[in-house]
Amino acid sequence: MSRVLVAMSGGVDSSVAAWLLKNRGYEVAGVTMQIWPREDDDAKACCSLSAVNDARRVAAHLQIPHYVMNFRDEFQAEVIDLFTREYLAGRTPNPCIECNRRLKFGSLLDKALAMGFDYIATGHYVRIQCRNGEYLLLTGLDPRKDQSYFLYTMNRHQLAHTLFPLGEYHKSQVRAMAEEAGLPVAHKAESQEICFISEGDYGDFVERNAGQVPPPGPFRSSNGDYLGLHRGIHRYTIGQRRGLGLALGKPVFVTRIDPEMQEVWVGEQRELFKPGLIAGQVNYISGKPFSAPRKVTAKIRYAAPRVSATAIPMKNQRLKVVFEQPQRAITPGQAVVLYEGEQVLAGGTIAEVIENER
RNA sequence: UGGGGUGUAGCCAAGCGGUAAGGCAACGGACUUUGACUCCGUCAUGCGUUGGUUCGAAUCCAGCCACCCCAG
Repeated sequence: MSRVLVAMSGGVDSSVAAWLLKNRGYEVAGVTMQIWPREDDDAKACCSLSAVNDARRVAAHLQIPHYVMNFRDEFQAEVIDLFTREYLAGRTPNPCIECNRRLKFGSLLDKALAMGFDYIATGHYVRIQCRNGEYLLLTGLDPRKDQSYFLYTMNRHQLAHTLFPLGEYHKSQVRAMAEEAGLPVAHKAESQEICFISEGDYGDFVERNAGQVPPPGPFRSSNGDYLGLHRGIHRYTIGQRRGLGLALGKPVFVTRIDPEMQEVWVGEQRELFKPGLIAGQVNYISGKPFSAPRKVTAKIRYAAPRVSATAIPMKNQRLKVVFEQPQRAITPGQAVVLYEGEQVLAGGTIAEVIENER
């Protein structure tokens, strides 16, 4: 009988994942990763004390062992510090992707294997398929919940030792199963927003974690005019409208962040549409880089539809992606994930925005 | 202190005697396992100020105040 360690956040999804695996005959244990040092987290934070307690209650209900593992130092070093550095550098990081890459499918998987487990499992809405000895990462069947975007960093080794039991279900079905299983968390709300920031805004968080307050600097219009003072480049992201405090009669959006000059450029909506991007740190699920340009569909943010594009391999793990239609607010630091049909092919971090078609 | 002009919410602005449009910003919420976007909602018992005319005034009249422009 295969042994599975399920990462349990105390939420509905991972709880149902554990329940499903137990019903399928796996020998299941649950683990809750402690990642955030504060003891007074409110219930909203995904790894707060109450999350640990919820997970423990679910494990007890399912009659499976439950462990709590301390990942605080690692989370700080691999996720939070990176998050902070990126913002200070004028980019917009995606901490969930790093957490998956470094912690869940990094350290946690290593520990699980060392403890004699065959697999780890999570409540992500994605599927893994094994065809001809090759592991494929597929989108979740529920198009509204598909979370493959967050998992493009996975490699064959990780895929071979991971189970995603929710990938074939829709959220409504998962809710129903939670009900059926009598899980104590069946009616818990969806988790949302950055899990380690439970109060205040993320700009304050960056300042606190960095131990410094980045200086204000100029807002500039498309033709370079000074429009006012911003509150530090870490508080802005490409495409942002709210929070600028600029009353220009027309809504304006952040079009560019210049870390050298500490400038934030703003312009009209239409100025946000760009033809392509260059991604770095590209990971190919198959392990084999593209050898030639390839037609794909691509996602430049989690909550966006996949759009047609051509991916052109470059040197140094880089990839150029040119979209069929210009895309709005392509943002350095965010991820671009490439698909073919329901299959995740690759993904990388957006390093540069291509300004003009050639 | 001669002439002219303007004063409506944080910004812009409609209104021209009948009981304060709209945009931007801000704030709140929805959406969302990242940041954004988007959507919904809220936002002047009050129209520089003091009087007057009128059934009724941001709208008409007068004084005062402030700012702007042209002449000095």
